[in-house]
Amino acid sequence: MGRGKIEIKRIENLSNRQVTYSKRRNGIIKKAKEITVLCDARVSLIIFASSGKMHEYCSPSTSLTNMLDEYHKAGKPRLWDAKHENLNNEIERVKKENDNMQIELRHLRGEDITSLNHRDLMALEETLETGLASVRNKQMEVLKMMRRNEKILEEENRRLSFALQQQEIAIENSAREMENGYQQRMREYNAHMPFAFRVQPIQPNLQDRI
Amino acid sequence: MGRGKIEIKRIENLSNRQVTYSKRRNGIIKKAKEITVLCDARVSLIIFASSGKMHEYCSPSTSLTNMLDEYHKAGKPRLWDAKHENLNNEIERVKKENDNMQIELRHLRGEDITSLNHRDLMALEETLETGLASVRNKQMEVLKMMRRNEKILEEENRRLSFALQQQEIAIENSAREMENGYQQRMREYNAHMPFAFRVQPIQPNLQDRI
DNA sequence: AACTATTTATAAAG
DNA sequence: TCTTTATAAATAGTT
Repeated sequence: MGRGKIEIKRIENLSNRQVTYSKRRNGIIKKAKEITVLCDARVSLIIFASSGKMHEYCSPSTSLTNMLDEYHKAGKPRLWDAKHENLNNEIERVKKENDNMQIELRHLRGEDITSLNHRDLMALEETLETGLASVRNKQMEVLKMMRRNEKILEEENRRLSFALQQQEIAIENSAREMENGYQQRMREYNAHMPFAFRVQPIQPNLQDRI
Repeated sequence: MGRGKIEIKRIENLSNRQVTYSKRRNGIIKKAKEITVLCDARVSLIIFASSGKMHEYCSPSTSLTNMLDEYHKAGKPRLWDAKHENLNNEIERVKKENDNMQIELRHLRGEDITSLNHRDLMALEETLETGLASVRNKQMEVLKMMRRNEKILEEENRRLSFALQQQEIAIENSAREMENGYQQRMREYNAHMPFAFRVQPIQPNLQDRI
């Protein structure tokens, strides 16, 4: 359908090929539109030029996603299941790992051990003993740390008490040199303020997590 | 392109519509093949008749999956990512569960407990003690069962030994009544056969898993 | 499904 | 790339 008949084989001349591509692509898309309207059909058409540029047509009554869903319903090889398969496998794998760990956890908690044989029980016992020993070890460490912290606190307390005492003495001394009215108010103020609130030391040496 | 021009609108007559559909569908597929060859293009064409019947064409150098991958690469809205998203979320969820269990397991084994505080360690210790107690309990049960099995075995052994003795006596008695030649051979046979192979008792009462 | 008059698509040229 | 135009191809209506 042109000035001359052409063989259906790759057009070697690049520019001819591009021109023909453009014309025929439009032709096909037009046909797709027509069959959509004339025959109530749904068409999905995706065309890639050798350059990689894409053109598509999809009947207005539907969408590509839709078409592909129906494609699957038509029993065709599941297109993206290969990808899904990987994800599903991954899920399976991880779930299995999960189950195994779940079982191990339950065993370590002393649950579901009815089905275990002597050897398994021995191993389990050893694991538990090791774990317990390790935890108790750590407990000891923590206790030591607590005691150390306690000591630091006591020391700090002593230091603060002493400083406070010194300060009070200093205040009283200088107060004696000031007029009575102000001193009286100052004394009253201190008398009503609980001891703990007068100084708030910060103790950066204390280790937390206790 | 026919005996008369037609308007591009739905063909109301069913059979005309079906015929036209069939003709034009073939036409489009032919065109798709031609542009594939002539212009080195890749075409994916999916057509659904209003009846639901599907026809497809895909350039031989590629596949629908492939085309759709490229469709995505062309920056088009991701078609099945919604589906993938779910699976990915599932994987994330299960992996997280996994990690938590992993941590718990390691703690129970006494590993990675440096970061635990006193309260955590106490709880861990209790869990381990409970588990250990349960496992040791089970061990006791198993030992009891082993002892029971041992007893059954010993008894069975005694019984078998006795039966064997009786049998041998019986054989010797009857042997005396038979001619010398055969008896001689019989005695030699038994003399060369190890004791254990002569009788093979079955002990269905024994409990396994030991 | 085959035929064929006619329309439509398009190859080559401008 | 667009238009033109001669011709090939597609197909609507018919048998």
